Amino acid sequence: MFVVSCMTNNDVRLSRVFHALSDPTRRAIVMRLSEQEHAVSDLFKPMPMALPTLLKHVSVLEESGLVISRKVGRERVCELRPKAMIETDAWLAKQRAVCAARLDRMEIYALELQAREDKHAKSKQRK
Amino acid sequence: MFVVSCMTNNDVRLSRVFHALSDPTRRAIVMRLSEQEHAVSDLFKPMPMALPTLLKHVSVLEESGLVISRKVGRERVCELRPKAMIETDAWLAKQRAVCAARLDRMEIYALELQAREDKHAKSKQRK
DNA sequence: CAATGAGCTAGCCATATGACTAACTATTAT
DNA sequence: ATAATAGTTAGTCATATGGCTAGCTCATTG
Repeated sequence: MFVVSCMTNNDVRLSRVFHALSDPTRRAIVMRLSEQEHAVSDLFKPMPMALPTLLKHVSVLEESGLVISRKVGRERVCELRPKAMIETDAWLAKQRAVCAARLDRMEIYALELQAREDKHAKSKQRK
Repeated sequence: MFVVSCMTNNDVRLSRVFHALSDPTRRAIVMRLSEQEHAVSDLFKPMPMALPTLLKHVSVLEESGLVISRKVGRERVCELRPKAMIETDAWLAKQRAVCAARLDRMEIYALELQAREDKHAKSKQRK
């Protein structure tokens, strides 16, 4: 993932979140955490990879802001931060809104064209 | 981005879309295309990079399904495919929904605890 | 206190990614 | 026909990413 000096903070956050979600292992972690919080060892159990690999995935998720964790005794408990997902969703929603508005306008334009054609057809009929 | 044999098609699509959106240049392209379709040279104009670099970004967007393009004369016109964004949004929305349901249950649980404490307090008062 | 469990760190490796230049093809304008 | 425009392909490069092993620390259990 890319972080360049000219990027706004928001841009960097979005890049991090989308990058975090681009990996199936990390999405699986997010899915489990959306149900309930889990210790690292708990997340690790079903995963077909070495612990340090999973730990890196968890830290990518933390850096993205999607997950926060706290130390409880010798365990590290991970928890989802829904706010980060909501913010990301907002970006997608906005693009869709702009797009939808344009498509609506196109539909309206198409209807106008249609109406004009109908008018012509009627005037021909009248002849 | 990762594609492994055991991944479902849906998983692969999600990975591709999230990966595509993890780059600020590609998000900028998506934002422009959400307003209206554009030729490659048009997308290229404001970008501080070489043409082949931009072309690669466009092809990543195409492979993700977010964008489709067609050749018109010597130009290539790119257009957004909102369906892909909607499907991606659905994944995010689902995780949020599961999460929100759980948080609601927690809130209800907290309220129940509160209610029980209040009851105790009242019984103490009565004594 | 020794042994086990849970996690962290460092360092290695193969592959993927984003960016570039140079050279090429196909349309369109003069 | 020639020049200019719009894209395309091939090849190089530095860095990032996802994966691993080995060895470490720190809390808990026997």
